[in-house]
Amino acid sequence: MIAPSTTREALLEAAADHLQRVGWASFSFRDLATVVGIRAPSIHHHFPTKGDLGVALVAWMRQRRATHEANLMESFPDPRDRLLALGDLIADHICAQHQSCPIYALQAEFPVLPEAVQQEVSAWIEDAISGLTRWLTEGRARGSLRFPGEPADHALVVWSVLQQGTQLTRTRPGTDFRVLVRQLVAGMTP
Amino acid sequence: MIAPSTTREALLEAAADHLQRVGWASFSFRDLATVVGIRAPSIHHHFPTKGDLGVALVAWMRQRRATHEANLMESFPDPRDRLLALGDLIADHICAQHQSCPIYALQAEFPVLPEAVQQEVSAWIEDAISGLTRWLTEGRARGSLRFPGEPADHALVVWSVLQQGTQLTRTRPGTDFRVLVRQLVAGMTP
DNA sequence: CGGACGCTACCTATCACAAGGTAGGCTGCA
DNA sequence: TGCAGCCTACCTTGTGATAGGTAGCGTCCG
Repeated sequence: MIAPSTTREALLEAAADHLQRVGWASFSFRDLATVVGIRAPSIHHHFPTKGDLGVALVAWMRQRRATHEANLMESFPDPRDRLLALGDLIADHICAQHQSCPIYALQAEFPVLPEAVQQEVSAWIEDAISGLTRWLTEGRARGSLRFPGEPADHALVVWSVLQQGTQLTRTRPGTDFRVLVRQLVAGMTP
Repeated sequence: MIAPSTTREALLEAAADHLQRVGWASFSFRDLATVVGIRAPSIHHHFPTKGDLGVALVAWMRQRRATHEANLMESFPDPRDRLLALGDLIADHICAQHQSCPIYALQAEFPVLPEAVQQEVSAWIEDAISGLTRWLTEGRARGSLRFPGEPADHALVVWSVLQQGTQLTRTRPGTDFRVLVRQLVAGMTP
């Protein structure tokens, strides 16, 4: 929050990376320590418990997600273009390395997460879905997006595809995330 | 495959249950043993390694999925009704207990799974997606389903919503899986 | 000036525990 | 007799976490 320690950020980066690859339960402080270049117990200096690290990690990712959302809204006035651009962003950052959204892993292992981490994950999801809801509302008003029912309900559909789609690129070789997003958007084009 | 030992099936049931709740890495032979009522090392008699158990588990789930698909095709001649019925089936069997699809967890932890389990998981996914592709093809021919592009591409969209939707019911309290499926189908109604 | 003080960042050593897996023995049914 | 099914006892490895200590940096008072 205050002091942006380099080691601290390196630990968060490493944790995010491991989370995407092997999930929450399968990475240890030793794994992170090896990557960062310090000894495992030293991590406790930055994050007293693994739960504390988890909370900091998701809070950090919430911040980054908000930044990405703001950037996309500035660069793409039309919500339809914006959705496609988000698809490209995810394809480049996640699918290119055959990883998945870190939040995906945290959802799969939800009950084993410390309660504070669970709350932060739920908050991330709420952020993302309410962001998409605004995009859909705007797109319908502009006439560039068409879908039945309420924007809030359809946002769940859109979000589900984006979330599960990242996973498909690694469990189903040959799947193209961009094609998936375009198929989704095609179904919402007037 | 051959001898349907009661204990063996009880172990598979317990494994599926734990998988849905805590994921692959976070359940142990001891956990299963406690549920089934035998000692942990005795499990090795039925499944030499955890990987063997994983393979048997996913193979078993592939079989069950195929049975469910066959039942739905018999009971619901129209693919649109069939999709809604599948949604109800999932809502009753999974979301009601705030669990998620066992396959969801296996995807999230894909790289830590034994290779044989990975292959079986990929096969499960392929089964499901090709099944949905057939439904969509049939629905379009019958005129009860409308969607852009190829059935095989849109099947990925449908499958993603079903997969991620089960997760939403436990990470986002208040989410109704049936509403999500209806929103999805509404977008594919002529 | 200078040294006592306290801070951050890291170390080594060690803990208690749980993981998957193995060895070998008992029991009861075909 | 033979073997499937289960047991107890044990092994190795790896886990999150704690205790206690050290090096280096800045600060502030006498």
